[in-house]
Amino acid sequence: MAATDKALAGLRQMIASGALGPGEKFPPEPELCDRLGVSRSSLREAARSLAALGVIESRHGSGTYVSALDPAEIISRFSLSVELIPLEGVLELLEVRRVLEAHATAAAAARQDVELEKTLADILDRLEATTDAGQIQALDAEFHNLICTAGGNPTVTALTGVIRGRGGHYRIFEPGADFDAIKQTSDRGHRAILAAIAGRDPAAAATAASAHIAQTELWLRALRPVPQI
Amino acid sequence: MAATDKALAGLRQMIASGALGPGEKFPPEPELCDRLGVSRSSLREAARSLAALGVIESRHGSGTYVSALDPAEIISRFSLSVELIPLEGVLELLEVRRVLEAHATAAAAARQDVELEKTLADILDRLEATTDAGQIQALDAEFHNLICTAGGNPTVTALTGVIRGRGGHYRIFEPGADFDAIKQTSDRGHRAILAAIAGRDPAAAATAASAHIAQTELWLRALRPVPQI
DNA sequence: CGCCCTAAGTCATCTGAGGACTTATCCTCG
DNA sequence: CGAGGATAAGTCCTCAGATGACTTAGGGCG
Repeated sequence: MAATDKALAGLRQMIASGALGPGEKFPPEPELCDRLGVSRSSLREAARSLAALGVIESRHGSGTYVSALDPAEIISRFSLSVELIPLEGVLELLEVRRVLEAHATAAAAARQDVELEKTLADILDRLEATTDAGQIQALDAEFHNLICTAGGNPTVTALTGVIRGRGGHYRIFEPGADFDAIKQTSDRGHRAILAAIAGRDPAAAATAASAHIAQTELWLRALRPVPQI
Repeated sequence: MAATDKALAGLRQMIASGALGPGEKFPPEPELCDRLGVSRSSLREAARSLAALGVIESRHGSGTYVSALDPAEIISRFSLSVELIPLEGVLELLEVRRVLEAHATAAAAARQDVELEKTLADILDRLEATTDAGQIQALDAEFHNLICTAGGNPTVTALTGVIRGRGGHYRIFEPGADFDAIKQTSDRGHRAILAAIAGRDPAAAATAASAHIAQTELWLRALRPVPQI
């Protein structure tokens, strides 16, 4: 087997076998090199691979540690790659977001959290008052993120967050011919979601969330905007 | 900025800016080192990071290339990290699978594909006839994978596949006290899914798929089996 | 008792060298 | 003339050694 692959397999094995649990520290690099039978270069390249995937974490001057192995954290690592996916692929991803977020929004509606509803309403007030693309994106993210969090599954929140972040690189909300129409439709969509949550109607919440995101998909398909990263 | 991070940013930028598209080749390592102002070690570590995420691909003796940047391929890279997630996290992931697979199964039911239905029935015949854990796992994967593929969104297929692969490392189907009961329940669940698809009933298909995966979640919670990787 | 300083431990980076694999080219042979 | 293999150039892979940078713990000083 190639040296780097051997190192990679060895490191993974140490975690998979349970020898090292979340947060625990690996032996120093020279010792790992001896144990795995590879050079430091190869070991470090293998470690970088796992670090990129969020499995381990190297701290300069301190050591190399197993990460928390939390699904949400690991999924958030995907943003590095997801942000490079071209438009065609983003549309596939948006279907995933639509389905997951509809589910999470329904779960949020099933909760009876008055505080959440007030916070969401406040966000929408500010969102409707601004036309700044950056603020729109930030407030939109905050709105959806809060709802997903209320949905109760951090993995879903992370996954939808990564996908939303990718979509955000496309300039939908730029001053242009359709800006006002798009913004108003978006604002109405958000209000519909909030109304369903406030009405404790999970089915309506799922529908509203699904429709809202489907609308985004339509805009992306129609406008095919140029990404800015 | 740290050298490796600088190299990482530089490589990503070359893709994000559109200078290099899917399948295209990077300049040789020495030239990239000059251009990015880092040593070969740092450049290679950065490249390994991106390779782990499925963004680039190094071919020994040939060169380094931008990957296809296909969402399904990128997501399949996650199996390397997902397979190390402990049971607690797997349960969160299974909820994602449940929601997505219900969606895909409904979409598959909306199609009218007699050939698919015959293939699925054949798989279930073989699945019901075996008690070998490895075969059960393989046939189960084939069954669900075919349905997800018919659902039409490769990203969903890849994502559910990664999660299913993780769950498969837990020995649910091992000879034991509950083996027969579990196997029969699982077989009935598969038949219910197939019946809904054959009946072209998307709502029933979604329900059947959801119930089937929810059952798996219950078993994992109850049995808390020991993983084998 | 607290603060600073020191030293040991560890990861980060650079340099230079040789090996291994792929690919294209050219030459030989049929 | 075509096909096959030998050759050479291009490229990534691995190793080794040395130095720098950062973290942490412990001791000394005020």
